[in-house]
Parts: sequence; C-alpha cells; structure tokens
Amino acid sequence: MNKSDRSVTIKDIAREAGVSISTVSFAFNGTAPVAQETKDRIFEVIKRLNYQPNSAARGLVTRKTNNICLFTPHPASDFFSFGGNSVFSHLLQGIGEVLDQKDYNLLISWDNIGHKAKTPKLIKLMRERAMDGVLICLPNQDSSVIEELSEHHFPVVIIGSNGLKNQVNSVDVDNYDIAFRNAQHMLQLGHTRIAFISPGPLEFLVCEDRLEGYRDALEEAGIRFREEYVFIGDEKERSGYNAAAAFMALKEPPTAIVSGRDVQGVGVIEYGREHGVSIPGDVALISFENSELAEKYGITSVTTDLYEIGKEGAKLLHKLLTRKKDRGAQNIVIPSELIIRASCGTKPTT
Amino acid sequence: MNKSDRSVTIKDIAREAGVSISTVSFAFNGTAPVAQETKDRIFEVIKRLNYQPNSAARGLVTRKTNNICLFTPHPASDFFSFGGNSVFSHLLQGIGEVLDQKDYNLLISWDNIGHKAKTPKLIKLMRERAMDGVLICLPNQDSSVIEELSEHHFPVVIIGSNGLKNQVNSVDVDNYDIAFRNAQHMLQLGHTRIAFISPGPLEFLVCEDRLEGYRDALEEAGIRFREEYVFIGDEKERSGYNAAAAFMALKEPPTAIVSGRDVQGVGVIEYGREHGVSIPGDVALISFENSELAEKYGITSVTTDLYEIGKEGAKLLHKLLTRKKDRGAQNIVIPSELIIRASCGTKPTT
DNA sequence: TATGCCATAAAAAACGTTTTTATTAAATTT
DNA sequence: AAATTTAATAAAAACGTTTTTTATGGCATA
Repeated sequence: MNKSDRSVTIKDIAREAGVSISTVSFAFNGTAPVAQETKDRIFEVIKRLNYQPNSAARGLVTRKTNNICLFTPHPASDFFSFGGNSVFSHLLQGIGEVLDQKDYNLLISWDNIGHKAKTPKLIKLMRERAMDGVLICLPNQDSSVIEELSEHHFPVVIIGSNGLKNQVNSVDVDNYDIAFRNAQHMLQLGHTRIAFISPGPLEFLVCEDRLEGYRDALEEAGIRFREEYVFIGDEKERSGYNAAAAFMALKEPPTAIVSGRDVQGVGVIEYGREHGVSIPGDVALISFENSELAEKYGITSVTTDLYEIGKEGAKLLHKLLTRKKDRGAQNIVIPSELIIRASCGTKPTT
Repeated sequence: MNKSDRSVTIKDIAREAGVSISTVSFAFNGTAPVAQETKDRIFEVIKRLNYQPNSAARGLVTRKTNNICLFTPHPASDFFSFGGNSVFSHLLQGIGEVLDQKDYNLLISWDNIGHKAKTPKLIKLMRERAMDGVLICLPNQDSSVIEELSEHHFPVVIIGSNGLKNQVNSVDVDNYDIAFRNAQHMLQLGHTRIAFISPGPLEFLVCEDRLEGYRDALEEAGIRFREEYVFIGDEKERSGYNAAAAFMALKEPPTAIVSGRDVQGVGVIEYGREHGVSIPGDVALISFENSELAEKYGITSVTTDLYEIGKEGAKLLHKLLTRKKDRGAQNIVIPSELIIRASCGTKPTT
C-alpha cells in the first residue's frame, strides 16, 4: 500500500532525519549518546516510516540470530505419548514461556528417536549459524551429536539424562533418587519382595540410574537383589503387562512393583484386572511420571514436571548465551514429589 | 579443536583453492559454469575445511531465511485439547514433514486464543524479515493480523476458516458441507427433530458455516428451523452437557443432536448417563472431529484430519514461496469422512 | 589482420546493519 | 591562553555472502 514495496532501511531514516546512519543506529539501540533533540527527530522518522531493522543484516555483524532450536523425539512418539496423550505441549509451554520473555524465537526439529536420522540437519543449522543455541532431548544412548556440538563450543542444554553429564549443561529430575525413594517407600510399607520395571534398555542412562536407585535402596535395607525381579520393558503399556505376567509366574512373586513409567503401571493394572490380581491387595504399585494416567488409574507416582524442566532448560540456555565467562557445565535438578494414591496400599500382603 | 575458533568463510576457500570468491560461490551453488578442474579443486578444499555458508550473510543478499513460522493457539489450549489430550502434535507432524523435506526450518509461536496478545511479535518477525512465510491458525474472529500481513504481501496460509476467505490462501475441511451431511444423515435415519450444538460463538466462521450447513439441510428436507434447537456452546465438555440439559428440558425435545465437537458429544453422553437418557436410544448423536474421544465413546463423527491439513498447508506455503507469479488466493479443502459408530443409532425414536 | 565471440574467471557492487575510527566544536583543565 | 578532555556526530570498515560487471585469452570468423 505504501509508495514502494521495498522495505525501509536505516539509510532512509538517516536521510529523512538528516543524520548519518551510525547516529540512527546509536539512537535506536541506545549504544552511544545522542543529543535529545536529534534522538527525538530520529524516533519521529522511525515511527512515521515504520522502520524495523533487518534481522539478517543485524545478525551478520552481531553474530546472533535470536533463534534457539529445540531438538526432540517426534512430538507424537511414544516418548511423549501415552494412551493417545502427548505431554510434548507441557515441555513446549515451559520452554516457550521463558524464551518468549527473553525475546528468543523457538525453532523445532525432531528426530526419529534412536535412529539419528535428522542429526545432520541439526549440525548443519548450527554450522551455518542459523541459531544461537540448542535444547536437546535425546533419550537414547547416542551422544555423538552432543559431543560434536559441544566440541565446537556450541551452546547446548540437555533435557534429560545423558552419559556426558558434568561435561555438558543439563536439566533433569534425579532419576536415581526417585527410584531410591520409590523403593524405600515400598520398604517402609513393609515389603521385601520388590520388583522393578525398567522403562527401556539399560543403555539409556535414565534406566540405568533408576535401576541403580532401586538396587541401592534394597541394599541399604539389607535385602537381596534378585535378577528375576527386574524386567526390562519399553515405553509402551504392553511392556508393563508383560512384566506383571513375568513376575506373577515366579514361584515367589513380588508383593510390590516399582514401575518405570505410568503407562507401564497401567499395563500392570490391566494384567491384574484380567488375571484377578488385586492392586494394591496382592501387589502394591508405585511409578514414575505422574501423568494424567496416574491420576486416572489411581497410581502412586512421582512427578516429572516437564513444564518446569522446559522452563529451567530455557533459562539455563539463555544464561549460556548471555554470560561471557564459561563457568563449567551446570546440571540442574528439578525436584520431584511423591503423589500417594491407592495403588501402593498401606500394608503389604504377606 | 581446530587451529582457530573463527569459522571458515568463503574467503578461506577462495584463498586455499587459488580462485576468487565469486568462483567459489558459482561452483558451490552451481549458479555459473566453472571448469571441471577448478570445481574439483574447490570442492576438495570445501570438504577439507568443512565449509558451511553463513546463513545470515546469505540471507542478507538472497532475502530468504528458510524459516517459516507456525502461529497457533497455545498447544495446551482447549482448542487443541480434549480430555487432557492434545492434537497439536498431529498438526505439527504434517507441517514438519513437508517443511523438512523442502529444507525449511519450523519456528513456532503461539497466541492466547482470542486475546491477540502476541500478535505484535508475529508482525515484528515478519517485518524484520526473520521468516519467509507464516502458517496461521487463529480460530477466532479477529482477522486484523492476517489483513496486516497480506497487505504487506507477506506469504500467509491460513489453517482453518477465516472471514477473508478467497482473499487469502487457506486450508481447511469444508465445515458447511460436513454439517450439511451430518444433519442429512440424521434426516435419512428418519429424524425430524434435530438439534445443533455450536462449538463456539457464531462470530467464528467455523461455527457460522456449520450452523448454516445444518440449517440448509433441514430446509432442503422441508423441516422447520427451530431457534430452541440451537445451543451456542464453547470448546469445553461442559457446554455439551449444558446443551443436552437445555434440549431435554424442552417440551418437545429433539431426537437427534448434531454436536459441534467430539468433546461436546462426550458432554451429551455424560448428561445422558446421569439423567437416564439413552444414546442413541432416546437421542441420536453425531459429531465433528473424530478424535480419540469419538473412538472411545463410540460417537459417530466426521474426520478432521489435522495431519493432512498441516501437510497441505505447508505445501501451499512452499508453493507461494517458490512461485514467481501471483495467482490469486487458493482455498484448499481437505476431504472428510463420516465414521459411523454406535451413537447415531439406525432408527429414530418417535 | 582486425573483429567479434566464447569460456572462464576475477573484480566490484550490493545486501543492511553494527562497530570502530575520525572529526569538530565546545567545555574544561592547566 | 594553550592544551586537553568531552560530547556529538560523521565517515569508514566490517560482517560473509550473492550477483552483476569487467577482464582475459584463445579461437573462429570476416
């Protein structure tokens, strides 16, 4: 609608206001003192011509894009989903909230979990300087991407656990501690035959951490660790079902189960319903995640606040981007809370 | 790890290969003929030095960023959610899939639905040329943003309906037609007292379209339109419940209900359960959306394929960005399918 | 033998900023 | 009163590309 379609540049402002372009830049960004009178004139023109600096030109010299990238498993993948439900938006909300406030743009890109399919794209984005930093959520064991990124001193924050802990910034709940306390809770209720369902293969650090927490709690209580009380599941409901089946088939079945994910807990419950195993009557159940599922099925569970994790992750990344001095890797731990529901009962069966 | 931390530029390549920077650019991008021998030498150096052009510098001259922005209601908002479930990821998946293939980056930004809170940010992003185009999903009546964007000839594709149809590109299901056929389906089953629940205020075009489709179907069948058979609900389950309550309180209650959203259909069912109204026994129910809820509650519903909508939207935007000639606004219609379930019954009550 | 053409490549301009350096006049210090 | 600092501004350099223009030989054509 305006005279021309060419967008207005700093040159136009300078000409119209009768000053040099540097003065315009100084005034606009407040980076150098400019006489009030001149400043007023410049801002009048800026407003009148509706000037907005070109981000590419600016980025070329400042070496900033104000874009940050979130790299995750697919939003609809099993990692984020359970019962058709996706918690991806929780994570997104936390990240978006702080990024928005700090005036960063959020770019998202996803991976086929464990297949490192798109990884090269992330590397490319970083190498062509298309983003200032990246939040990575890669719940698999592969840390080569992360290594490559931090090797180039590229600002990275890991969402979740990773083998490179203490070398690279991260935000997560304390999986070891949660598992430890989950097992402890069962012990306190008097259980001694406590089983554990891993939410994935032990190569995943999350799983290893949880198993270890579980194991240490038993050890502390002087209870023998039994191989047959550990079931390596996956992120799907079925694995909880299968775990229950396996445990119940033992000559000496456990009286309590520490489930790796709520969705597995649901599997356990389903098994119970189908086979007349009462929960918590015959087997007490405690889980991780505290999703809507836990609420719905009355499963005692420990919160994994993805909203908070996203928020803290974004904050940390922002710190990385604005701080000049490198002060080593930070590992933020988001506190978890045990939400007691019916599934854990109050007394063990004997 | 390399000698210096400064990233390698086209100058480095030129020097190392003993040619001018323009020649490197020509060879790299294939934009002008370069002798094979020279080309080989250049690519060897590019590979050896691991060169990746700087996107800001490139964007400055090409006026492209390869970023496109998705602007939607909040991913966890009622618009995308029902029963704690979010379909946002479906939309995201469709968009991401094609954008990724075309080598665009996806930037996301959201709005508090109807409060046009962040709108200025979108405008700013566009004016500073931080993105090449935008996919907008704004299910409210406010079209000022869209007007502003297209006024500046900024490439925009609307996801969903909008008052500016035919002036601006869009992708949506045919709400009028769906409602028409939904009502018709009820008519074919012999119903004559058919009520309608709007999923929102009639200022929203989606709602107006649906109401109109419903009304026209009745009219075509020679059935009188009754004001009291229309309930203006909102995006929440409760509004379906309230609608059912209102309808059932009439001296002559409807025998069929066309629900605006699955979640409202659930509200109707809940009402029925609590008040002993059998569905489809006493009232037949048909809905829009075909979400997991419809499946779960056995509600006959018409598909709204957000995955497909996202895909087509992204494709259309890409076309806009690559075509030189403007060929008017395109309005893509994604086909819908009626999924028959128990809720609509086969015979009307009389 | 000049003339034009072609293939290749170099040089230069442009993109729109920020940042560094230079200039000028006024104010302050010595 | 001269020297120095300060405030305000202008000029120029830099950022790293793409794109346009110019140059250079060789080769065919007139």
